[in-house]
Amino acid sequence: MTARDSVNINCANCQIRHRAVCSQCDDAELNALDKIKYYKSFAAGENIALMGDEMDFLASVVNGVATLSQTLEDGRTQMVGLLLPSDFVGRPGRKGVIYDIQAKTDILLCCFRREPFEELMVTTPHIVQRLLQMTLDELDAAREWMLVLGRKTAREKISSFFAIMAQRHLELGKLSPSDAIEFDLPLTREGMSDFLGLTLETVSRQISALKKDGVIEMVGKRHVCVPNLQTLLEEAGDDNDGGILS
Amino acid sequence: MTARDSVNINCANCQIRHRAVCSQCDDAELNALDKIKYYKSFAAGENIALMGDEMDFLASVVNGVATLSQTLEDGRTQMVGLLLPSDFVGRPGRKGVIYDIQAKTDILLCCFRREPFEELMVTTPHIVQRLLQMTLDELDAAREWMLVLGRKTAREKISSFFAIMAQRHLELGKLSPSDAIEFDLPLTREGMSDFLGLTLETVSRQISALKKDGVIEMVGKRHVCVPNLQTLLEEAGDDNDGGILS
DNA sequence: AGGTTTCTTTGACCTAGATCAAACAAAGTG
DNA sequence: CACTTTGTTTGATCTAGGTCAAAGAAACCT
Repeated sequence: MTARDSVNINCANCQIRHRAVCSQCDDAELNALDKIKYYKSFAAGENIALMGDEMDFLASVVNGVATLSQTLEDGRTQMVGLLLPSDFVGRPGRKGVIYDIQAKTDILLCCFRREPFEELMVTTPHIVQRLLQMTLDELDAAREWMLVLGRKTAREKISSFFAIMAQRHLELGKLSPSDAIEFDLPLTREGMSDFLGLTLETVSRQISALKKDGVIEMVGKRHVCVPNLQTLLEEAGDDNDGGILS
Repeated sequence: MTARDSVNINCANCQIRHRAVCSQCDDAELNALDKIKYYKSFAAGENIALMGDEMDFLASVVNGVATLSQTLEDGRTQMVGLLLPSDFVGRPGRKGVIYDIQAKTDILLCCFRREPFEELMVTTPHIVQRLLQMTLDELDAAREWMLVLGRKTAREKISSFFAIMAQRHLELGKLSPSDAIEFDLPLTREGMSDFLGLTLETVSRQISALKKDGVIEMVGKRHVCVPNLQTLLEEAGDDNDGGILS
């Protein structure tokens, strides 16, 4: 992934054109964005930015997965965001980074230079409006996650995480909801434990239990098959179809 | 509080004029808002809206405290937001309410009729821009809270909550950070337990413990005195000065 | 003033998940 | 191909916080 820093994607062909921060822009606005954008890639495991850094760009995730996390002095860490394709990275109006941002897979970012982007936010209402929508969605997702962290059991937490992954996959992949859903986990057991407020041992044990009970099937350690989404949602504690994360 | 539904506050004298969604508006914009606003009050304990309701207004909290919470079928509930003066209530672009919104004290809302407010969001950049800022702040607060819920011990959770209350009070009350800080808890023990992902018994026990250890003093069951904010922040696990909630 | 109701505290006990420990599996390295 | 390194599973034990229970304490009736 290191030799890729000179990619240039035409917005018209971009995979995330209709979901990202630019999705409501007209041609002229897109053109303005195009002038201040550049692409940057990071390898799996690489830090995109650490708490306390200054970030001189804002970005959209084009492909790959990154995480936001916070760590206490004694090393306890909690993941607070999962960044998937089309998600926005960085906070307009604040250079200082307050979370660790780490690539979990190889990842490609469509970066906007901060200064001109923040100017565009003043002059281009479609960008602020879309950013507001996206931020409101993230806030809903964060709140959904607070319920998971505060009140769900370990088994429900794992099921909730798998349900989110499955639903994300559904949305993008256009399967009918009754089909079996398959996807790869973007996180290690430890990554999941940081996300779920558990230990990695508990994550492992609960995955084994869900497997034994036929709620999920595993191929290797990363590939998951969900034969019946409804069953999984019931295990997650809320069989509402919602709960989209990040 | 029932006879108050005809209050009308002049924006110029409004306590939240410089913190709320209207804070960046010029006179003309303020005027436009003024035309579509009305005041509405709720008594402590009253529901402002329940999950599934349609809300035909958006609002700013003028004074008082309200909460957002989610409940699982079996009754487990998690608070996901604490609404204090100047905070915004409701989601632009979506009538359907997805949390229970409840007044915890008598509360006064400055309500904007939804339709014209959403039109103003298109025509009045200062409103969208401010709303974006506020939403980003709420997202940061929610993420801070995810760390509390996912990784902190019961004692640290209580301390974190008290620290937030103390800091909110500091901001508004303009004391020097070295003074003792006093405030009233806006929530019952059960309310705090819903906020913190604990049981009310654990909340009670940990408050007793913090009291015994001299971290806090209590006058009655609701009034708290924090003799030394730094000590409290250390108990909260992160002695960073940040962590402002909501 | 006695009687509800609501909130809080404290005690005794229990359990879900953490911690500690060991073995296994897969992938990369020299 | 032996040899780390990194991730995963499973077992044995421990403990923080949950659950169940009962008794104060305050506010609110009537």
